[in-house]
Formats: sequence, C-alpha cells, structure tokens
Amino acid sequence: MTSNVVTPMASTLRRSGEDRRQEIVLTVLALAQARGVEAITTQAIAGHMGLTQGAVFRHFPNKEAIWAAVLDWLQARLAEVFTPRPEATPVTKVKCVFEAYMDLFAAYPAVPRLFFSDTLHHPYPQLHARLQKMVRGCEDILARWLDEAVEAGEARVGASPAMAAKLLLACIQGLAFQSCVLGIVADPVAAGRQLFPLYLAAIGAAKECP
Amino acid sequence: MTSNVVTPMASTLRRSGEDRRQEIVLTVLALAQARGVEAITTQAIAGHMGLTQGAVFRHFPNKEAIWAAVLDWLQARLAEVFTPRPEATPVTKVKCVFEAYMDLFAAYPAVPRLFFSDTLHHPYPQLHARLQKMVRGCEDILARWLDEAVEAGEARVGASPAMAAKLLLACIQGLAFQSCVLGIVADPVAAGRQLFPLYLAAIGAAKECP
DNA sequence: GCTATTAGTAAGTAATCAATTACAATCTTA
DNA sequence: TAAGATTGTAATTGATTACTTACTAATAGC
Repeated sequence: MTSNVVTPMASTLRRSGEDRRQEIVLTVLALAQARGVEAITTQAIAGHMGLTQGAVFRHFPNKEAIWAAVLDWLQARLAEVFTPRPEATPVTKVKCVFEAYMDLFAAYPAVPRLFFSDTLHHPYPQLHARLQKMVRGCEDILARWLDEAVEAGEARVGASPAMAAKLLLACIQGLAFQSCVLGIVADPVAAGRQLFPLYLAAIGAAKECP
Repeated sequence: MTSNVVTPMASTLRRSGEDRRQEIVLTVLALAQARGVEAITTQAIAGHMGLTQGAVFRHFPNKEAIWAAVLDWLQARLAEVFTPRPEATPVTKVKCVFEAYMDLFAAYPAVPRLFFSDTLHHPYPQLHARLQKMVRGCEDILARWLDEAVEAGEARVGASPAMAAKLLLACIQGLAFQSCVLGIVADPVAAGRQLFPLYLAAIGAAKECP
C-alpha cells in the first residue's frame, strides 16, 4: 500500500516563479484597492491567488521583498508616465505628464493608496528612501521642462521652475488623494481636464496646448 | 496580616478620565509621527503614557473610539484654520487659510500622516465618511470666498470657483504629503510662502495681499 | 528516462494584536 | 465617614500575524 497521508496538489495549476511574482504584485494592487493597504497580509494574497499562505514565501523571502517588487512595478509605470512624445514643446510635455498621471490613477486607484500609506514609509527605511528618490526625480524632470518652457517663451513663471514643478506635483498628489483615497473625486481624468488650465495660468502659459 | 498578593498602583498618578482621553489623543499624534500610524497599538499608547495596556480601555470602549476622538481633535484644529479675521478681503482669507494649514503641518506633522493613512479610511466606513465630509466642507468654504473674490474683482478665475477651491486644497494636500509623509520638504511654511504666489497667478489675483 | 530543481501543501512556530476579566486603590459625594 | 463610581493593575483570551519546517508533486535539463 502507498502512504495515504494526504493528496496534495489536487487540481492546483502550477506556474513559473516569474509568473507568480507578477501575479502577487497585481494581487497586492487589487487588495490595496478592495480592502485597504493594511489588510494586505500574506494570507490574503495567497487566498486571492488560490494558494496556501506558505506558497507566497516560495517567491519572496519576506514581506519587504513583496513591497519592493510592488515599487518596481510602480517605478515602471512612472517611467511610462514620463515618456511624452519627444517632438512636443516643453509645456505640452508637462501637460502630457499630468494627463498620464490622471490616466494612471483611473486605471490603478491603488497606486496613490500605496504611495500615501505609512506601510511603505515608516517600517521600511529603504522603501521610504526609494519613494523619496522617485518623487524627487519626477520633480527634476518637470523642473527641467518648465525651465525650457520659460526660455522658449512658452511660459513666464513668477517663481523658480523648481517651485512650479513642486506645485504641479503637489496638485497631482492632492488629486490622487481626493480621488483614490478619499473618494470625493469620481473621475480624476475629468477633474484634471478642468484643473490643468488653472495651472497653465499659474505658470503664465497660453490656454490652447495642442 | 493583610493580603500580600501584590502592591499595585504604587506611584502611578491617577488622573481624571477627561484628562486621560486628551492624553491618549496627543499620544496617538506623537506615535503617528515617531513610529508611523500602523504602529499605534493600545500597548504602545499605554506604554507611552506609563500605564498598562488595559488602562486604555477604561477610557475608550474600543480602538475605533480612539480614532474618532482623534478626528474630533483634528476637526477642532481644522475649525481654527478656517477662522480668518472677518474684516479681511476674500483673497486674504484664502491666503490666511493656506498659511494656517502650513502652520498646522509644521506644528503637528502627524496630521497629514493620519489623514492619508488607510487606517482611518478602509476599516472604518464611518470615519471615512467623516473625513470626506470635512474635506468637502473646507472646499465649500474656500469656493464661497473665491466666488466673493471674483465678484469683488479681486480675482478672475478662468474655471469655476469650485475648481479653484479644489486646486488649492489639492496643493495643500500635496504639500502635506511631501513634507510630513515623504519628507522631501523641510519647512512647509517656507515652501508655502514660495508656492502661494503661483496660486494667486492661477486665480488671476494680485501678488500683494496684505 | 533519470535526476535536480522548483512550486506547491500542511502544519506549526513565536509574537503581537484588541479586548476581557477579576480585583484593588482612589476619588466623590451624600 | 460610609458607599458607590471611577481609574488603575495583572493576567488572560482568542484571533491573526509573518515566517519556518518537513514533505510532495511537477517540471526542466542532461
């Protein structure tokens, strides 16, 4: 007789590690939106994927590594946001980035939730530093474009371009909070369309922007 | 002989319930800043106050009640923020509110942390609704003043006053995030002083503002 | 086709959480 | 001053947490 201890792996689909890691990241995004960042436990992740809790640790050594993978994903999305058409004028680039942000928030409402959550900041100094670096990098790119816009006569910023960049990012973050965390802005894309002209006025740019 | 089971209440200062409730709220603010919102446990609160964990539940029936008390405190601070001099012009009122926000963030960096944390939103629908209501209320007041500003010829908002109000609150929230959560803005008051002129340009107001 | 690696389970770990209980000391007040 | 309400302790509860271990089945490479 064979050892009839149990009959595991009944109908479970076995997948590659790379697949599972991606799936875990997407599951984290889904859970952040559905149940909140604090409710993202390894058990919740495993349950959402139809696996047992221990399986999660086959693919990540600990929870911090999961968060790091989520940050990898987030960084890739942010890189996409900051890839406007190269032939665009500086102000148009800025506008495209703003719109891409709103599209990102509409597509993945979990992103601001993760960004704002203390979980990604206080308990993990390295992740906190990475998030700092990411935002600083975005600010720098925007500041460069705004500088070019002033030089090209496309805008006439009263303050420094760096401050104009900080203002735009602050607006974006505020909108992200209002739409994705607080839920008082139904459609970030529509809200952005109404708000961006005000920013153009702030930097003394024309309203058109093709 | 007396029963020498233990000798409790050795040197502990016994205080009134109202005192303790206030102390707990302030302790929550301190812990939110020092260790992060997620690290605010009843044990941490009690330890910070020099009490045992059970003592916390003498003053609040459960943790949600603690959060609710924190929201009460926050609501009172917000009411102070929205109390400018009545003789001020509309735009000056808006400016005063902006500056009061920055002062609040400088004095209590834990406030944005709490506001942004999922803890106050997802697990407690009632607290979430309260936060929504508070922000909406702030937005409404700002929108009214901006409307008055336009009528008085103090500003010429391109979009609706409601949108101009939403823009200002978004900026405030973004700055709160950058300074108190992300930590890339050292002095929110100084940053605000540099950014507010850009907002004045956005709503077509003069730069002076006494 | 055999073997090593990988992806899974099941069960268990110690730690920590919010909340409860039984009891004691300290106020309040009648 | 006696009685009742209040503020505290100490110990414990059951649930949940991230993470580990021992074992098993599927896959990939030679």
